[in-house]
Formats: sequence, C-alpha cells, structure tokens
Amino acid sequence: MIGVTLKQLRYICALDRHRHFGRAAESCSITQPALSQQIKELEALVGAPLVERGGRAIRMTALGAAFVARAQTILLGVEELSDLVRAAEGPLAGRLRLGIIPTVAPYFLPQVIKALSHDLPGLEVEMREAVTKSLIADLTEGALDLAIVALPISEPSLREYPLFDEDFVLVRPRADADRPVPSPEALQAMRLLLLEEGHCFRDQALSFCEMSGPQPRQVMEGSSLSTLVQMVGAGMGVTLIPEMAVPLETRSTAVAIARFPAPAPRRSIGLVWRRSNPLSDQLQRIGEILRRLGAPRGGGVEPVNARATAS
Amino acid sequence: MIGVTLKQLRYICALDRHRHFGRAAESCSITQPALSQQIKELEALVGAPLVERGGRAIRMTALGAAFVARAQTILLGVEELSDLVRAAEGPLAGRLRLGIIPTVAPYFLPQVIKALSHDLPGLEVEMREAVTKSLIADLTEGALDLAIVALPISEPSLREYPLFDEDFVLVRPRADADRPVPSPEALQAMRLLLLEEGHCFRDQALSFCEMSGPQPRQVMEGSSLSTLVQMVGAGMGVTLIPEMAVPLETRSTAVAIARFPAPAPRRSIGLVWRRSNPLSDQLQRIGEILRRLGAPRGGGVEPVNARATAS
DNA sequence: TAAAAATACTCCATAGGTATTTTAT
DNA sequence: ATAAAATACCTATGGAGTATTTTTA
Repeated sequence: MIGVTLKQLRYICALDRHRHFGRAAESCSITQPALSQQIKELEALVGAPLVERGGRAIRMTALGAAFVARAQTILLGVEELSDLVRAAEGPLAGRLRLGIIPTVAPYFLPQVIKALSHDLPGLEVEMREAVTKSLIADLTEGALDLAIVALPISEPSLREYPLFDEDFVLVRPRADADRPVPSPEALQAMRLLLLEEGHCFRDQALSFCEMSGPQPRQVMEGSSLSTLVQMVGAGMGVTLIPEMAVPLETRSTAVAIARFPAPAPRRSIGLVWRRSNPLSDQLQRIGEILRRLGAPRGGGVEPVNARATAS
Repeated sequence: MIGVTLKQLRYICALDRHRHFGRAAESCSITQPALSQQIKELEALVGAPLVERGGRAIRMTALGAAFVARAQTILLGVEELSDLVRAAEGPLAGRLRLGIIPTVAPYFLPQVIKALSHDLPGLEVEMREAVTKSLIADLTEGALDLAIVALPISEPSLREYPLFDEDFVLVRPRADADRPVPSPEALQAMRLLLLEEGHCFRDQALSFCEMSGPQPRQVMEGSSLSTLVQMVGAGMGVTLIPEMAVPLETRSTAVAIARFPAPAPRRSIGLVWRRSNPLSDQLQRIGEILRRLGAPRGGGVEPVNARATAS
C-alpha cells in the first residue's frame, strides 16, 4: 500500500462514521469535493471500491469495512505517538481523558480530583461519565486514556489495576430499621429498585439476589442511586447501594441502612487502560496514588441500626 | 501527533537503520537535504530531538528509539493494508515471501514449490533460507509472510500450523552398519558431528543426547547436513539427520543409516506467520495444501541395515 | 425535484531537488 | 582537511478550495 497517506485513512474512517461525504468532510474540516477526491484516490490505490455509492445513503463495501478496521488501529498507533512524547517529558502532565461509571463518580471523584491535582499539578483532567460498555469502547478506540470501572473487565488489550473493594448495603424505609436483614432469597420477594439497563451495578445487585435470569420480578428502575434512595424513602421498595454512596445518599431521607452478613455482596473498583498506551507507566503511578486513598469511607453517617440488625 | 506523515515515519525508521542521513536518504530514494528537512520537521512536531547529531556518527535519543519502535509497528500496519486488499481478491495471488530453515529446505522445498505452483498458479514465491531466529525476526518485522520452521516457536504474535513430524536417524560409517544402535548415553561417548550454532536442528540433536549443558564433548561442527554426512563417510564420527534428508544425503557415500527405537528423537515441522497478517486465512490454505503432501518420504533409498538393526 | 456526490478548474502549500555553507572530527 | 549534515533557494506536485454538473431516490 505504497502511497497511502494518513489523511486518506482519517478520511475513510470519518466517512465510515458519518456515512455521508458532506458531514464526513465537515468533521475533517475540509470541503466535500476534497474528501471525495481523496477517497477516489485511495480507491485507485487499492484498486477496488471501498464505498458503495447509493444515491441517498452510502455504505462500506466488505473490503471497505475491513480496510477501515485496520486503518483505525493504525490511526490509534499514530495517536499514541504523542502519548509517547508526553511520557518522555517526565512526570505526567497535560491532558488526561478520564472515564468513570455513574455509580462511582459522585462519591469518589472529589477525592480523585483532589489527589491528582495535589500530586500531579501539571495534569489537566478531562472527565466523562458513562456506563462501562461505553467507557471500554472509548478506551479501546483511543478516545479515553483511563477509566474507573468495576473489575474485572477481562479485555485482553486492557490493563486492569484494582483500587479497592467495597460492600453493598441495603437501603430500606426507616420503619423497617429494626427488622432482621433479609437473605438474598428474601430480597427476591421484596420490591427491589434497580438502576436501568446498562449499569454494571444493576447486574451486580441482581446477581446477588440470584435474579440473573429474565424472570419477571417485582423490580422498578431508576436512573441514579440518588433517585433510588428517594424512592425507597417514599416507601416504594428497597434497594442496594455501594457503601461509598451511604454518606451522600442517606443524609436526610427517611431510610435506614443495613449491612449484610458475610458473604456480603461486593464489587471491586479499579482502573483500566490500554496496554499499548505509551503512558502505561504513568497511568500505573496514578493507580498507586489513588490506591493510597483507600475506599471512600462509608463511615461518617454510619447508621446505628446497621450494627443492631447485624449483631 | 497531529500532522505527522507516514513519509516522516518511514524516514526516521530508515535513519534509525542506517545511522547516516545520506545513506538513509538514498534508501528512501530522496536526497539528503530532503530527508534532513523531514526529520527536522518531525522533531519540531514532537517538540524534542529524536536524533543525536554527533559529527561522524549519529545516534537516536532515548525518545527517538522509542518513537522508531512505535513507528515501525505503524508502518507494518500500513503494509498489511495491501495484504488485506490481496486477501479480498480471492485466491492467493501475487508475491509470497517464504522463509525456510536450512535443514528442511533442500529436502522439502521442491515438493512445496511444485504443490504451490500447481494449486496456486497465480502465486509468485520469493524464497529466503536462514536459521529460525533470523526468519522469526523477519516475520515479525513484516519482511516475510510465511516461514517453514521446526515447531514450537511460542511467540504469541505468531500463528503456528504443524505440517508433519519426522524422526531423526543415525548416520555412521558403513563399517559400523551391523553394530547395535547406540543409546543416547552411548552417543555421548562417540564423536558427534553437529551443525554450527544457530541451527535449531543442532539443539534438537543435542537435547536427545542430553548434552544440553555447556560441558566439553567430542563434538565437531559442520555448516550443512551434507557436509556432516561427508565427514561421517570419511570416518570422522557419527551424526544425526532428519529422515527427510536420507535419500538425498546418503546416495553414494560410505555411510549406513540406523533408526532409533522408540522414543526416537523427532522434530515437528510447520508453518508460522503473523496472526495480524490479513492473509491469515489464505496462509492457512497453503498450510492445508502442504499438509496434504505429508512428510517428505524418507523411503526410496531406505537402507536395509536400518531395519536389520532396528528389529 | 432536491439532496448528494462527482467533475472542472484554480491556487497555494510544501515536499523534494540543486547548490552551497557550516560543523565536527 | 574532509566527510556529513544543515541551510538557502527554487520548482513542481498535489491537496484543498469554489463553482458547477451529474446522478438517483
């Protein structure tokens, strides 16, 4: 493929994303004819069409799709060249694109920001909050440098770095505070409030209750832990939240917290990043800094009744 | 690293290889000032020197070396784009750069060439004979598409495809033809003729004799199996050769062949190629074609005394 | 007929060439 | 003193722009 240019690869990838010459061109900050020309040139080099022009909508040919897939990894490699340069500039500095899942963000992020801005003052953190699947996709595509998620991810191209484990606790109406802590089986009979599809925390909670199958259950959905706790306060059911969420979410609501006896449901929170990222060593240093923070304290508002029911 | 071009990556890699602006430029078919310009431009983009200019000899900086390493994998990816296109053109056609180890080449290659030119007439095979280490290096660098070597290689980035296993046989002076076949231990006491360092066959033979350590032994070296057999004929000692070499190497020499009783020393011959090679499926097809050939027959000149001693 | 891509052409940025100077051994 | 790289300057290719035509749903 002598003669291809990185520009051409960028253009065909943009075209693959937008499926539209005009918009793809715009995304590349060039005009539509310029992009058309380069695509045409690329197809001439390849000797075969990469794009199916069909009036309204365009599609990639089979070869085109395969071509784009490879082109993307090449472009990722090129992107990583700049990370290489940054890595050589000594202590991690510049922009860090950090992803974090919604069930961790509000409770852990403040400490993360504080620790990083203290230990790595040259670092400018760019945040993105999204569910695991979306974060992992962004990571592997190079749109993100680092993510805080629940482990394990088990993606060979990604490096995992555990930070801490934490228990889940039960949130129920304050009126139920003195009742015994329900077993997983008992939980199944109660109206369980859960996050909507896509949140890993939802799956973790479900697996604790052994409700992994698609059986119809007394389940309602909320879009944030905060909402769920409010719903519990309104007497709509019970829910699980991670321990780190306790201080923030149970401040002034009519709910009670109860710990489960061992084996309590738990999750492991950690960092993930591309193994191929030249900043890998620096990212591990960030891991060390964050691990030193330990788990966000679930203490503070540690409710008395929790210990009462547990003992 | 917005703004880098593939040309610049090619140039810095050439400079890394040649350590000389003039010759690097020549290898890229441009003039020295043109290359100097592009390197300078690249260093401006990076914001740091990649090359240490030291009058006579130049060196890469630490960053430069790391940069070149990544650049090479990027360029390999680009090379593979053309393989992708070839793969889409249906039956394997065009140039195939095939490597093969010296202890297999003379005995197996004729059949390989014959089979490939029959089944894949569009294929133009480009040969390179070298020891395993060199072939593997060329494979991973993309200078070779496919290699015939002794397995296993155990390189994660390479795919292995076994073709056949074959025994090693003992070659000794014809005068010794009626003696019993020596045990591995007995072999250690004899003067064993071996290939020079680097040939995997040497190591395999040594490991059979359990002479893997660096103990001083009665060992002499030759540079080809043919030479070794001639030396045996001259009464200088004994040697091992793979079964496939028997017909060609023992035609008119005063040597006798003896098979070892089980467990006889063996080797496994197979293909290796880069997993990332887009031609992977086609290369496997080649594997299927070659596997159908079976092991090159050690028959033909199968010596009588071999069976005599074995029974 | 209307939206979208291709074509025609023009321009300018820049990669690369030649000639020369600077540098380091 | 000499080999090697940098600099100066020029040229030409080709990438990108504007204007326009062609295509097809």
